[in-house]
Amino acid sequence: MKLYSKAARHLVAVDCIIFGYDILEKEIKLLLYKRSIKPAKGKWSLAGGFVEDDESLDEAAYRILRKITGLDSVYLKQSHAYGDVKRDPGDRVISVSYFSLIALRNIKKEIAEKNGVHWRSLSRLPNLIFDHHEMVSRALSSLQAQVKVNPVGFELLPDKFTLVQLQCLYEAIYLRKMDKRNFRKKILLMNILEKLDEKETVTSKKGAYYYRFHEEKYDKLKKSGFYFNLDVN
Amino acid sequence: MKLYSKAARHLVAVDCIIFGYDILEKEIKLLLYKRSIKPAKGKWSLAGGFVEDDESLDEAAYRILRKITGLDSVYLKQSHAYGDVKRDPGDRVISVSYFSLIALRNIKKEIAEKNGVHWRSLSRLPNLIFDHHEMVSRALSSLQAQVKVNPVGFELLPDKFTLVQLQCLYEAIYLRKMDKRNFRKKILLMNILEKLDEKETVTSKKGAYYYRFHEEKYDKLKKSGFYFNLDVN
DNA sequence: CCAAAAGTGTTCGAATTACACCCATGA
DNA sequence: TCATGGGTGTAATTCGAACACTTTTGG
Repeated sequence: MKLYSKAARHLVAVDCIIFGYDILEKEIKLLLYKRSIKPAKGKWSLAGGFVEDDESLDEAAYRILRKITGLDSVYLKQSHAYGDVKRDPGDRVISVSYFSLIALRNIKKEIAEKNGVHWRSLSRLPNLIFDHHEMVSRALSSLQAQVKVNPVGFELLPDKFTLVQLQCLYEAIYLRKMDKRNFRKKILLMNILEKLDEKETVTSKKGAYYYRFHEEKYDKLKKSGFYFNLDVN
Repeated sequence: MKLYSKAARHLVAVDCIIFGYDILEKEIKLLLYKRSIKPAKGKWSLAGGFVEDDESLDEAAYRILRKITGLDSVYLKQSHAYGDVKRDPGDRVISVSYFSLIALRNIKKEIAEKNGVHWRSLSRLPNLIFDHHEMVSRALSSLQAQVKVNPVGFELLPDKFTLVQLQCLYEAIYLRKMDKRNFRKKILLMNILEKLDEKETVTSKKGAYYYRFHEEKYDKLKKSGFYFNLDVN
C-alpha cells in the first residue's frame, strides 16, 4: 500500500562501526575502508551502504557486515541515527549507525582484503569522511557502557582467553589501568567463566590458564536475578 | 548534488514519546493523539510526522513537538530507529523515535486540545498503533537510565518543587518506592538544589519547603568532575 | 487535641579500594 | 640463576540499606 504519497522520500544508509581487539597489541581496532565512490572517493570511511526496499535496518546492517567481514553471527547493535541535511555532500542521506564486535582472528583475510578494508587502531585513526568520527565516538561510549553491564566483551576475544587478556581488553576499552587482583576477584566471583586445563604459553614461561565464557551458567544466573557488572578501579 | 541516484528512497518519520508528570496523581503520563489519517485512522498514536527534505531528524522532532505542545525549548533526545519493512501497513516507513520531557502544567491547553491530544497515564495505556508500544517501552528504559545519571528529572517538574514531589517523581519513573531519608540525604548532599524560603502548603498543614534546581552549581560541579547519581534503595 | 504530612541520624553489613610478594619456567 | 609474567589475600574505608520518632499546624 502507498498511502503517504505526498511525503518526501530519502536515501537511508547504515554505517557500521566494527570494533575488533588486537590481542597482541592490546588495542581496540576499527575496520575502515577506502571509499570507492564519489564524493570523497579514496577517503577513509566506515563500512556502509544504502537500505534497500525489502530489508529492515537491522538486515541492511547485517548484509553490509557479512559482505565486508564474511562473518555471519556477530554482535550487532544499533547506535544512533544521523540526519543532518548536509552531513553527506553527495546528497541528503539519513544514516543509522550500528556497532559490532568481532574477534579479530575470525575475520577472513581474503574477504577483508578483497574489499579493501583495513584495521586501524582506535587511538590513531585517520581522518574519516563526513560525520563518521562522531559516529565512532558515540559508538565507543555505547561500547563502554555495554561491557560494564553485559558480558559482551567476550565477543572481542577468542573462545579461549586468559584473565590477563580479558583485563587488557577492558583496559583498552576504558583507556585506563585496572587493579589485577580486584579485577580477577570480581570476574571469578561471578562464576560465569570456566577454567580450562590448558595454558597459554606464548607470552610467558609459566603460562596462563585459559578460561572460557560459560554462556549457560550466565543465562541461568541471569534468570535468577543476577546482573553482570564489571566495574573495577 | 545527487550522486547516489540508483539507491532506494524511503519515507522517514519521527515519532515523539512525550513524557509528562502529573504532580497531583503522581503518575507519568504520555501525550497521545488520535490518528487523523489512514490507515489506523482514529486509533491512538504517538505524535509523529514525516521528515521533510530541508530539515534534520532533530529539527523534524522539534517541529512536531512544537506543533503539538506549543512549547519551544524542551528536553528532547533521540531514542531509536525502527526500520522493519512492514512496521507501518500504510507504506514502508522508517521511523526514528525521540523522547521528550515536559512539565505538564506548561503545555498550552488550547493548542493541545485543538490538536486532539490527550495525556494518558503510563500505567494504563490504550492500545497503540504499529510498533508504538515498543517505542514507549524502549523510551521508558532510556528515561530510567537517564534520570539516574543526569539531572533531567527536573524537566518534568515545575521550577519550584518540594523534596517529596521530587521523590514521588522518581518513584513514578522507577515504579518502586524509595526510602525517604536516604533519598533526601543523597540529593541534598549533591549540593545542586537551592532551598527557597517559600513553602508549599496545599498538601500539608505543616508545609514543605520549595527547592529549585540550581543549574549553575551543577554545571560548575560537573566541570570539576562531579557525576550526578541518584540511585536509592 | 489530633490527624496528616514533613523532616531528621545512626547503625550495620557489604562492597570497593589499596596494596606487595611468591611462583613457575624457559632461556 | 634470573628475568618475565602469572597468580594470590587481607586490612581499611566507603557506601548503601535499614530503620522510627519528632515537628508543625489547620481543622
